[in-house]
Amino acid sequence: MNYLMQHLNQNQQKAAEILTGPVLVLAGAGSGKTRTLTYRTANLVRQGVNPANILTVTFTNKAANDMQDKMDKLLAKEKTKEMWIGTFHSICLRILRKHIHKLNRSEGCLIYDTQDSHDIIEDIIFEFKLKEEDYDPRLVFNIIQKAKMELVNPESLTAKFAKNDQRSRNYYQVVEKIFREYERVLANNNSFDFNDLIKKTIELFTNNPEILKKYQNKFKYVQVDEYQDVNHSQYQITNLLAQPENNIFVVGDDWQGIYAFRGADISNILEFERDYPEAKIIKLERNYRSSNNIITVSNELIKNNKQNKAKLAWTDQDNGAPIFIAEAADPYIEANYIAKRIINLVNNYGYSYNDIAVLCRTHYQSYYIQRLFPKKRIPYQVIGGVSFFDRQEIRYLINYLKLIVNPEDQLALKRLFTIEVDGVGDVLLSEINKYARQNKMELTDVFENPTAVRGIGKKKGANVVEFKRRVLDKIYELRNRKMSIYHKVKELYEAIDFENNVLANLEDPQERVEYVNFFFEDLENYQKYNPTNSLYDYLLVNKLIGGQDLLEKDKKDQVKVMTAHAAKGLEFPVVFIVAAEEDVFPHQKSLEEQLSGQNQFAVEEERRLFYVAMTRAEKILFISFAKTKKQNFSEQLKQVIPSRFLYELPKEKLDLTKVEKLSKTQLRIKKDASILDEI
DNA sequence: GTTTAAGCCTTTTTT
DNA sequence: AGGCTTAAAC
Repeated sequence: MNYLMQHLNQNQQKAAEILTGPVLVLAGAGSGKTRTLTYRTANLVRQGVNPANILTVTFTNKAANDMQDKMDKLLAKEKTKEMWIGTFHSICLRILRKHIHKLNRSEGCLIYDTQDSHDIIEDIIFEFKLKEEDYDPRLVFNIIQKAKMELVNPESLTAKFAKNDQRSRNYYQVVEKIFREYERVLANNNSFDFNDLIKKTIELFTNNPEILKKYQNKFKYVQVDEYQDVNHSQYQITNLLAQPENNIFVVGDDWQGIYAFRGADISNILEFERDYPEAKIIKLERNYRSSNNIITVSNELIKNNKQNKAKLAWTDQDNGAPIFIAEAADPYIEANYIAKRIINLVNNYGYSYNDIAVLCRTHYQSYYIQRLFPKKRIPYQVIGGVSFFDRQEIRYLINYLKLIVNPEDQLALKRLFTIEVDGVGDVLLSEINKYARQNKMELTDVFENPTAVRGIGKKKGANVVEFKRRVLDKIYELRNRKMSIYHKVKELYEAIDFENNVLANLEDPQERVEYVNFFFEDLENYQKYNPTNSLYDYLLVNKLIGGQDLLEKDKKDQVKVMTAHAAKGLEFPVVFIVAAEEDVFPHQKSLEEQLSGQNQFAVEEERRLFYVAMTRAEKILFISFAKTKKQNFSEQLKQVIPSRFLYELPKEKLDLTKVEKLSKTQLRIKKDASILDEI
């Protein structure tokens, strides 16, 4: 037998040994999905497939890196580096960069994130003199993003999305205009948004069959992990690339589909056989991760969903500890209870902080934890939330860098302008733009003589000229200088005196200086490990970095605090799920969506999310909720209803306790079978 | 009277 | 940290 296969169980082997044709591996949490995918890839190479012919799509960059590392151990490194492993976004970006001139873009083309896109849409609505009450930028943004994910162009937006009444048609016709303008602005600013990375790659392929053919020829073997969370455009690109031989190997778990809000469609996995009637289906049902109790209980929960493919999940592990469910009198007591349990696990049961994760439905729910843990001297790291690169001062600084790389980026220019020039906001900026357009001038020329613009007097005018000299001229100068990334950014930073001109005006400047120093450290590191890469490469890469990637960077002994979404694909010996309450988990929005008929499966998705959270645990699972919370706008307390999901768990596997405050430092934790009695 | 800056309240999930 | 209201500035 092939020695690689000794590391797999019977069904995993079966999957890993099918080298050609369409294959669906339907696999439960902790059943060795990624392991099977990795060994299958190694097997392909051992059977003589050229690694350069293999494309593997993972859900996060972290998963891609993990897999690359594993490959390097299984195979010789010179073989593995020819393989393409990455997220849909990073892989499409890699393709787009090679053909950028075919896409109405040029070198220096950067990626706009959600906030950038949102700002542009707001500007358009303002320029079109539409009322924000009638055209909520958030809603318009969602429609446009949804259209892009479903590969709908502006011209067919109304036909595809509008209902049959006149009001709806009128609304969508306006959105269509905004969409068109949005696309024009993106092209004009030489930028793509997130969804463009996928959509434009598909356009590249459909408009240039010879290019598509080249990639189909290259990627003779296409593999996709976490297939349940693939959206329509990603599904399309997978199918396109797999043709004509359809060596397509997808791995996923319909029970864990949690990204419908991002366009993911679990029917892709449920109906794989419809797309590929000759597909082989293999189920991995044996769980290696969790104790028997955790599996039994989470199975009972997920059974309540109708949208399920038949699948089992079993293990030969011991029952282990029961699932601990705790009712706390309020959120502070809940946090105290968690802290107490953590300290006990670390001091008396041999766990380290690193083994423990606290999972919540929304970032906001970690607020109480973040206030308490420092006091209890529990080291912790928040994953996701406001990530490092999203911090205000870092975003500000990156705007300067974007403008060095991409002179077309009017959004970056606009932001610099409002950051740096005192007394100028949206209205004056719009005047400046209008003036430039009417006189067919470049913005930078208007900045030379700004008092010609209506609304800009002597004082503001002087500010504008000073800004042009000090900042813009420096940026233009640096654009053409050949020097290391680190030195380029450092020179800019000092020349414009970022510290005194920008940081000093923000809250907590001292803290922000520290973060900027981290940024320089990161930059220096990047340069060290990627000596040939440019500032452009750096800006692109840090756009696609997600929450989990920061786990890689420091493997300190800290409790990890994150949302259930961010925990996808991870595992921890001990897991705490907090705020298991109606309106939080399941989230209020999902209940509304379900009630209004907008999305009849909204609560099912919340249940899958709860399932994902539970199945991250290997040995011990704690779930808690607070009995009372502060009512909005007042000090009044409101009664909280425990999550419906708790009532769906088999009682005999649960350990129910009630937590109350005895004194300032003392908690009373008492068994109480009645906490889930009333609904 | 128009624009900007400052202050208070609530927070879905993300590449 | 963003969104909305109100105070200050031009």
